[in-house]
Amino acid sequence: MSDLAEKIPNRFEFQTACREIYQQWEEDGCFEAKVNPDRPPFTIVIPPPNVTGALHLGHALNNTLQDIRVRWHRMRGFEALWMPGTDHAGIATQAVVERRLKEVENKTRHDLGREQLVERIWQWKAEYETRILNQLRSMGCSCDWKRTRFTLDEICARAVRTTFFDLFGKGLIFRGKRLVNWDTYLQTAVSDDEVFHEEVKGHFWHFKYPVIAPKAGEPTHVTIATTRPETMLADTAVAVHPDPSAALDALEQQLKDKLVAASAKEKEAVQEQLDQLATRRQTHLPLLLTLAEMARRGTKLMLPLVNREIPLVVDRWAKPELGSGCVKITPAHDANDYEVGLRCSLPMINILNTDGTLNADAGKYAGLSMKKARVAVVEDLEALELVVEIEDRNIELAHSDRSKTPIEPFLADQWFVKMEQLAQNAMDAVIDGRVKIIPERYGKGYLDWLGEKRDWPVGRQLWWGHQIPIWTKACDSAAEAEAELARVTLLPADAAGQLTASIEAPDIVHVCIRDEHDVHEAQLEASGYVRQADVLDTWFSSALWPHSTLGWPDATPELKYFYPTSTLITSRDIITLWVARMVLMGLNNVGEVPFKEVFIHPKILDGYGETMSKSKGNGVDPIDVIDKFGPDALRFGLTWLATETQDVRMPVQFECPHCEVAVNQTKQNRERPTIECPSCKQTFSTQWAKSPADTAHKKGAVTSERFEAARNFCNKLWNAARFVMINLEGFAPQTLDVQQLPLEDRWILSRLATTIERTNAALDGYHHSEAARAVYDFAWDEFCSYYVEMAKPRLQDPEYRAATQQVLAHVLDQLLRLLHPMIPFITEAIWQELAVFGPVRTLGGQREEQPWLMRSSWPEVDSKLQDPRIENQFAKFAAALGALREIRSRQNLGPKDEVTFTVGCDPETVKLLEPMKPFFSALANATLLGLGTGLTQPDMPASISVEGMEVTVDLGKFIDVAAEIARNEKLLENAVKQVAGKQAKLSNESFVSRAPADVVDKERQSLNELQQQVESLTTTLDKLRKALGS
RNA sequence: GGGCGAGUAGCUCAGUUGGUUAGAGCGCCACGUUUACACCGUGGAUGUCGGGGGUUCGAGUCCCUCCUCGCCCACCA
Repeated sequence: MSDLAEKIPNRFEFQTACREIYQQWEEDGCFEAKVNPDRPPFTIVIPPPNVTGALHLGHALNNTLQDIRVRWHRMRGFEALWMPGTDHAGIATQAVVERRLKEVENKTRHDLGREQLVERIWQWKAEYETRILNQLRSMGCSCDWKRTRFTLDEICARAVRTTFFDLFGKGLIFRGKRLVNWDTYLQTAVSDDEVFHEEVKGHFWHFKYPVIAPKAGEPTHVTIATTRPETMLADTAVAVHPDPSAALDALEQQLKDKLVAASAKEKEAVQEQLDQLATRRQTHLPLLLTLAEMARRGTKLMLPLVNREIPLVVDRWAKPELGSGCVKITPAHDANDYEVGLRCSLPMINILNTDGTLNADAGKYAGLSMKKARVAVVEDLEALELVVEIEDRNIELAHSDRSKTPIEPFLADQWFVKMEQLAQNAMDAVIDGRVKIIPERYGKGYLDWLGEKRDWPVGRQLWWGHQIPIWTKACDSAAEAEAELARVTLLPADAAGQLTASIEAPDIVHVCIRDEHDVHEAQLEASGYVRQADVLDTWFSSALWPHSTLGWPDATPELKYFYPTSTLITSRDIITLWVARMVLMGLNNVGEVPFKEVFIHPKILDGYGETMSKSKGNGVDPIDVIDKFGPDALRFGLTWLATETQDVRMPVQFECPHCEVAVNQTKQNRERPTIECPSCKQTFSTQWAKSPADTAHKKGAVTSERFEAARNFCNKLWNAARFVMINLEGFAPQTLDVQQLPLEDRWILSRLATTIERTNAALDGYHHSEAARAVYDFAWDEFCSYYVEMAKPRLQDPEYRAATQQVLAHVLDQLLRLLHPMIPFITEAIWQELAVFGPVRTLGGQREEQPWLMRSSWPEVDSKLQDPRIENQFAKFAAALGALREIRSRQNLGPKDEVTFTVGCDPETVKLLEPMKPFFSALANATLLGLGTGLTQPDMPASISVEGMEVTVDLGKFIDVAAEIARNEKLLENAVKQVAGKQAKLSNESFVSRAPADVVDKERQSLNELQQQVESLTTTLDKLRKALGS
């Protein structure tokens, strides 16, 4: 044996090797992509990770898939660019830094001021950007690092300003008063997408408002109900339905329709609703009719506590079937009431300060928090005996996703992007197939969302982000504003296309400046303009990512060559927020879609089916997985698990740092700061450890056993390579004529060609998991389990040694290439070792002198090597071998116990199996004595029927006769049953006449085999029984 | 309330246009260190394909229906 056996360890030492390999790739420029007209481009822009925190397993999957596609295309001869970068993630990042500031220094952002806070966030960004990029490097991502961008860097900033200026000039950016979700903690508006609902315990208060001058017979009070009593201070009306009777009729009809279609279980509930409705007609309708009449007459109510006269109005928003049938209207603090306010021309009174306290419009409650005001309002109303009833009730309360504090609906000035046309263009791109979404079903959500064409609120009252490039001046009159507009547009900047202005009716002038330009900005500010303090929604800059990173607005060679990008790989939760906006911005700015395909991959869930997150404690840091299993295992494991239809469910374990035992993570222990190892009884800490006592314990990594299979596979590959190299001594490349090779060589070459074909097809269709499985099966079940085993005796035979070496080396070489996109490190490491033996791709293909596997070429499918006859032959051989092994196993024969056997089969199979004789002896220590029909059975037979072959081992002295009889009886019983089944099927006239001929034929053949099986089992049993008797 | 998806072995998942006896990995059981690999090898056991109905010669696969779970969107005075 070669001394290589001692030199090459029997495990891949990934801890040290991967770092080195990666560094060498990088130093050698392997990741860099250049404009190269000789090659087709392939481009992926990374979904820029938020600098909020470190990457988790979801990112690991996302980036693994990108790297697979990039490496695959690079090997296929594309100029492959993977554009890396990170996202400033406006609200999210400012929120974590502010939270941290509060925790550590007990300061708010106002204590620091804008400049200092932003400075702090830049520090945070630097720290996490480094960490994130290092995580990507550790995973092996082949990004072109020299192009790394950040959504807040100068290049992106220029793209943002150019875009904003352009949209402003087209009249697509405007300011308006809108009800926004106000985060009183962060003091900013947040979009609907940044709001989550959580059920909290609350109350449902019923109040009554006095009617001013009711006529005789009319009610003196109107009852309303609310879950937020303090907002009554901002009420500007009470509404009642204009035609409560008709509304109830309509509802009743609706319920009746539903009752007809309802399932038994639903019926009960629907019927109950109908009953309630009937009751309500009695109890509430007369009053509501009166109230509607009063409203039309212009009746006023007295709003208690603030003593403001408010109208009773009619509006369809008031649902006669709910509550009292009347509803208080607070246009400035409720989205629906806002709509009512617009319809009924009601005043809108905002009682909130930006910090969540009440303002002067709240009268004597000014200065109180909403919470305190609520108590005070209820107390005061009780004192006035205006409280009718208080119910306990669970309320779905909107919370800010960023600060986790309750949202207050709030009327504020907001900047919007008009979506009508932009959205339509983005929809068209998907409808006509310029952008293909894979899997297709995700296209629906995209289209539905864009189809609403809701204007996009783009302003955020934050300090971290791209500040809106608008300078505003409030004039004293409309005329003055006109004059100001005329004056501004005469500025030299405007002549240079640097400036554009508009009037917000009636008297406010907005000026937008194209590029950052101190002189223009100073000029404006000197003449009384003030820059908008708001920054842009973070998605505004990410929407430009595919073209801004390539240098837009300049017509750079990169933009021309690499844009539109080839594919975008992301997860489904940002299809609307990000993907849709990239499409519309790409179309607006460049005039072309940003990518041709979008692939949506599954999400990674924990063992309970919950999304992983740091706040739950079930998050997994890819680095922990890499430390334990290696980057290749991380990548292969994720690729293997991420299948088409389901999210990846991944049970998670802590690893005890003392004894390395895996401790299952449960919903309980994942929230604890320390855990006692059930095995070694020592304590280790978790991510929650804060106190010195807790952090004193070693930290337990969080990983998942799901990666073991992938780690094992890498090891298998490593050792197969080790075997090949150990046996490559004296290897001298020569040109082989495949047709002259023995069948096992042609078999493995045929299987290889088929595997390449399957892998290509799978990757083409984004079936990454299928690709992984195809290569895995080939490598393990065919190359290792058969070819390598068969090579062992041949390597000892001088006649075959050279050819065997060559085929081994060739197949290994091709396998490494196929696996490289998925497991780049170990394949590169093996490739480098293999290079010692010179170029090994010698089966007639051109030689390739590449120093790096990652830069070498992707295997070609050589269809001349595909030979179904040989594959069939091998299948027969494998089946017979399996039968032999089964008999050996059940008779408890040791590997050294040699046996003889026969195979009863048709002449065709004889031809197939004849050349395989030596391998039965190599792989099952069994000598083939007879092959064909009419063989004499030994006295002590053990038989198995498989694929039309009767494999019979002469057990001689080895046999446990009783066990064998029992076994055969069971088999016979089964076979007889199946014969009956087949016979029934074949005697079914309709089957025979209606099923396709080949299916019927197959059944006949199958029956035939089964009958033979029954026959031979009977013979065998006879013999065994006789032997037992004697 | 609307939409999408899932339910197949103890666990995590495959299962192409309907067609022999439904597969893989892990786990489990038995045996085993024979020329790479115990992160290994060989063999074995384990399934009412969520329930019910239908179409069909034939259904895990197509249709209807019910149940359970997950996600997204909307709404809740």
